[in-house]
Amino acid sequence: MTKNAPKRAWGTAIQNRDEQFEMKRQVVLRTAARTYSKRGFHETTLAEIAEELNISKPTLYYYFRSKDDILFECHRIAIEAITDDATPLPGPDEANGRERLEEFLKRYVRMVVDDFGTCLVMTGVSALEPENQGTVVEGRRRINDALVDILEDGRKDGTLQCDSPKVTAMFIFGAMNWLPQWYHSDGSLGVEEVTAQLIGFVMAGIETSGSLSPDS
Amino acid sequence: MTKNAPKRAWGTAIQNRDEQFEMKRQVVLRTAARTYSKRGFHETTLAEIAEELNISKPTLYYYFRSKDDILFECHRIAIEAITDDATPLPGPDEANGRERLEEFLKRYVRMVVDDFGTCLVMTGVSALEPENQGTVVEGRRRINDALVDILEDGRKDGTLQCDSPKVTAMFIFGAMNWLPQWYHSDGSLGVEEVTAQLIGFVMAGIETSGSLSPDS
DNA sequence: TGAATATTCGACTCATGAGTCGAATACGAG
DNA sequence: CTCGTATTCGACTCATGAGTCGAATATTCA
Repeated sequence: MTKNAPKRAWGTAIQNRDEQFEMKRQVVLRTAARTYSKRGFHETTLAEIAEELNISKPTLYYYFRSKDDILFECHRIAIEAITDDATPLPGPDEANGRERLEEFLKRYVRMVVDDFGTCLVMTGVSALEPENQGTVVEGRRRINDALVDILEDGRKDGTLQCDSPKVTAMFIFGAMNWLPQWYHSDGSLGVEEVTAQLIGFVMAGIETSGSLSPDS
Repeated sequence: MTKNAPKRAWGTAIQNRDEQFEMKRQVVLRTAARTYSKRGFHETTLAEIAEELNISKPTLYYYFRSKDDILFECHRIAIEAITDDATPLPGPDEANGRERLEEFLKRYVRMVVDDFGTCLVMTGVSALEPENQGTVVEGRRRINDALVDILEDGRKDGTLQCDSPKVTAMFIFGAMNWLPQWYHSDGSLGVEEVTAQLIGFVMAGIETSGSLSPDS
């Protein structure tokens, strides 16, 4: 129908122009994400990023439109990582609330511990230009809604217990979004362990009574 | 010993110069804290803050040394609010771990919901100049240690249960520090309610088994 | 090989916003 | 009232860092 397969010499090991272009873009993004996270968006200059890569500042502009554009891409990648993963989250008919919650947490932690996810939660949304801000906020909202849905479903099917899914979701996101502030993958604690502990913490808090009656 | 009491006309209702000076400083700080939190530190210009107060930019410099200085003061106030409160946190001999944890959470939430506390947790530490950064980080560390201590003591006296106080503390701080991101005191949910829910959530997660064994 | 195109960079421009200066004005004490 | 000091601000300076331009240089393909 369309073009026939590339069929190139040297197999796939040696990249062609387009692939190199894409690779370089990715490298810039990762470097930027890491630096933005570590030093803060505004504290990072494009000159620094360029220097770290041993290229010049104008070269960055060959691959991206602007500094904000780079940040936006980082956020977009992070959001996409959960929003439309190759393997979508199990639906209400495939697993119960508890199981779905656990799966969600696993994914979210994995995302948040990655360079782009870390960038997403560490550089606030306020650095982005207004138009992109909307997109990111929208993405975050979708993720938020997904968790709330899970909590509500879990309450219905009796596998989870919390009196306010919205508030509970916020607590959970808080705990998870704080992860990059203290967790460093090179430390003694592995991602698996942290995830397990977080899940344990959340599950324990959510399987028994989820609230105290306010005493005033 | 020293000077005799002021004994001024009009009582305390009308302020003298020094008091006015101090008041104006406070007003600037609050306004700045709110704006820094809402729009981000770097997105906020001193001109804006001045305009909001119907004063001029140079006037701000009559009260503060620099933009960072203002931010630093906000952080300092927030940290002081818990660190050395008039009524110090109960010690291990006055209350058990569980009770102390509850008290700690109440205070922390109260702090974090206030303008300065919100500013502390929303504007990262990276905006501050390096020297002040140290002070703030140190303050945060003290607060962190306080919670870890409580968790450890609670484990010893059997009123709390978590297998890693450090990690657990991080989860808790995460949940609390996220509060300003979604909680608005003018909404339908009161501070008391949120605090109660948070306490309930944390307590539930911490009184029963605090972890799952990692399955891989 | 050489023309066309993709990639890179040195050397700029330029807007922004923090911070300063010196002059004006308000205020309190004698 | 008048002097000295506290307070305020209009009109600057100035460093910084994002973003641009046009000229090299590299690469591909015929």
